[in-house]
Amino acid sequence: MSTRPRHIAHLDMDAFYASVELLRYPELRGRALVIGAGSAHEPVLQADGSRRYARLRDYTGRGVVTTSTYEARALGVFSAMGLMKAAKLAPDAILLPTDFTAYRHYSRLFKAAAGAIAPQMEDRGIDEIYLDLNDQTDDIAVVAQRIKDAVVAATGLSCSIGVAPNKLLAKICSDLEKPNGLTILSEADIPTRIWPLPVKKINGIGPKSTEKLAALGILTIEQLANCDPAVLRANFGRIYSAWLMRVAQGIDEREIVTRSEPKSISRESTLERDLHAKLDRSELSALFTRLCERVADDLVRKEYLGRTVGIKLRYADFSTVTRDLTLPAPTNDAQAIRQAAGECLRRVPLDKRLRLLGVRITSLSKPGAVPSTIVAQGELFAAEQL
DNA sequence: TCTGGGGTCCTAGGACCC
DNA sequence: TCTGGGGTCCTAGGACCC
Repeated sequence: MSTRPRHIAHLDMDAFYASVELLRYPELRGRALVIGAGSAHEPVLQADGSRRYARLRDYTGRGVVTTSTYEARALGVFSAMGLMKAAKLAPDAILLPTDFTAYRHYSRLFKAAAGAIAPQMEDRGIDEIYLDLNDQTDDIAVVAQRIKDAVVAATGLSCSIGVAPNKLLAKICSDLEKPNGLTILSEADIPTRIWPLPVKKINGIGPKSTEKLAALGILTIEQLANCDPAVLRANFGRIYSAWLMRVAQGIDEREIVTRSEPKSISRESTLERDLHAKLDRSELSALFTRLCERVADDLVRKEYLGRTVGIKLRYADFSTVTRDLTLPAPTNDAQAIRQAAGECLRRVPLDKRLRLLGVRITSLSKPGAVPSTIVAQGELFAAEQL
């Protein structure tokens, strides 16, 4: 019988990429700042030693906002918004290119600092972790504050922490008092602090489900908790409706997952302008080859082999198709991947203009590891010998 | 002014095997 | 001769997350 987790923390860095940039360019503190797109708008060091920064109004292209500071958010600029649209809202905001090398560096620093205090850690991407605090002997608020202090000491960056009886509630909780928040929530707080929130605050209820729920008159988590199960079931199916009812009650039994293996590796690229498969054939083919090479490089660097090669095309109308092909044996070879991707490409309609090309590899294994199917056959063979 | 790039998980149908 | 399950693999698409 497993003991139920009682103190799970979710730690979320505050405006992470933007905050890392502010460590580098402290004079931008307090300004509306937007991070996004490529290196074309690198700050320029001027003769007098000052830096000239790109303004959002000068941007042209297809990039999106990756992160914005709270000052930019006040102007309506949020993550995933097109930069051209953001420029309409905040033309004077400063635009900086993304620098993932720097963000990964600070990511490692904050995770090491938090992990030194609470080693049972689940990685949830570059700027988030879950921590299991059940083994902590000190008062939970003291422990959470200690983690926040350790993160600041290691990085100079602030974070928000939510502590709750499970991952679902901890995740909601870390967002309640952002930035620099520390929120501790017990089962008894659910009706007052969780139920008034909109359903989309639940991790796993995205735009589509939010819209479907709204059409049923369900806007808040409380309305979800009190709605007719039969109505949910008719609209969302048995499995998903059961999950919706559980999360509305704040029920979540998931454990902290401290280690995991990657399932896929992919590279994709949005074209600067839409290209035609036939007319721009050589350009597309070259890009395709480059994507395959990058996937192969990733496989080699991370020491994986992959067996299923897939492609992704997005047309000018934003519709997307995928095709994949499973090879007889796993590979990390760029040419083998390119050839398989070429096979996939032949099964796709190429009469419309393209805006994105992607290559992916799945069914990953470690070189030298015996594939499970062979093991199974070996066992069968051994059994036949008996 | 349309909407990045890297992932995970789920569903569902058909093939194929037992 | 017909019927019928279960299980796994392959493929395609979609929702969702950071």
